[in-house]
Amino acid sequence: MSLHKSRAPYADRCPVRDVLDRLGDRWSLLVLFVLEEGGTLRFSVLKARIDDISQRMLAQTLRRLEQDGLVSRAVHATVPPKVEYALTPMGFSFLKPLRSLEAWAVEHHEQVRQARAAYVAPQRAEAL
Amino acid sequence: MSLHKSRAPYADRCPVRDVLDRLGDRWSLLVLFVLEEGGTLRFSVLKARIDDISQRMLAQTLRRLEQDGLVSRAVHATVPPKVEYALTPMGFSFLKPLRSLEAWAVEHHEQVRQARAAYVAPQRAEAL
DNA sequence: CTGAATCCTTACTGATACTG
DNA sequence: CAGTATCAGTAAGGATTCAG
Repeated sequence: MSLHKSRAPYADRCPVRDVLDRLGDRWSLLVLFVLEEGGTLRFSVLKARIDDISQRMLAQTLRRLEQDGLVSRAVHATVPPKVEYALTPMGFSFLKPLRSLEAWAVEHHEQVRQARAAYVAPQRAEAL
Repeated sequence: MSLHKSRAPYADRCPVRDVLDRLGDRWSLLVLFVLEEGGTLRFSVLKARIDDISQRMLAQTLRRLEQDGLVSRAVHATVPPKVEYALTPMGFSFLKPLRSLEAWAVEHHEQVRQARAAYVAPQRAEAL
């Protein structure tokens, strides 16, 4: 997920990669979830709901989501300024596959946790 | 997703986060895809197929996938050593939601690309 | 062949301070 | 309120070298 800027040739032009390069970072999914739950939200509200995100990361994340067309940004020329964020139709449509992923995660979470707990570092190849 | 080690309180105990923290990195999905396509593969074959992955990252990725129970590792005590990797049943099951994500990505890839191309940096709040 | 260990470079992230 | 700019710490990724 997080993923880094440089992409590998193998991964190039892979839509899944392209998506995860953007949405697989630390905050994007969180923002999408919060926006789905909250509807249209102001910057400060988003900041308060996620609470441990920095101003910088929230702004950066929103910019990217907006740039990709998943989130809309509406500026109201008032004093004080008021900027509202919401999911676009494409943003909503993305939640569907995300739910599929979530379902798998919930379903297999315990199994994964157990696998991790039971895991022992492998022996060298010749030790067996 | 590359996602980073430290997780935020908000994200804690979120299965989706937990999954993406592991699988959202730069190589995990690639390895899963290659293993799905190739069946049981040796380390060197995986290395050759992905070709631009470093030895270090491949080993690390395989370790984590094995640890999470998505990939199995079979060591053959031969000379030279031979280690074979394959998807576990859970590994296969994960491909299903992954397909869902892939379908979305393929379907909306062009739309996202256009959104990016059309994007112009927003004005300051008061400029509007 | 299949890794592990080390070093080094790069990129992400958060804190802080500042602007419209 | 809603950001941007700068700075510094940390973590990820690659190259190289060595080992079982």
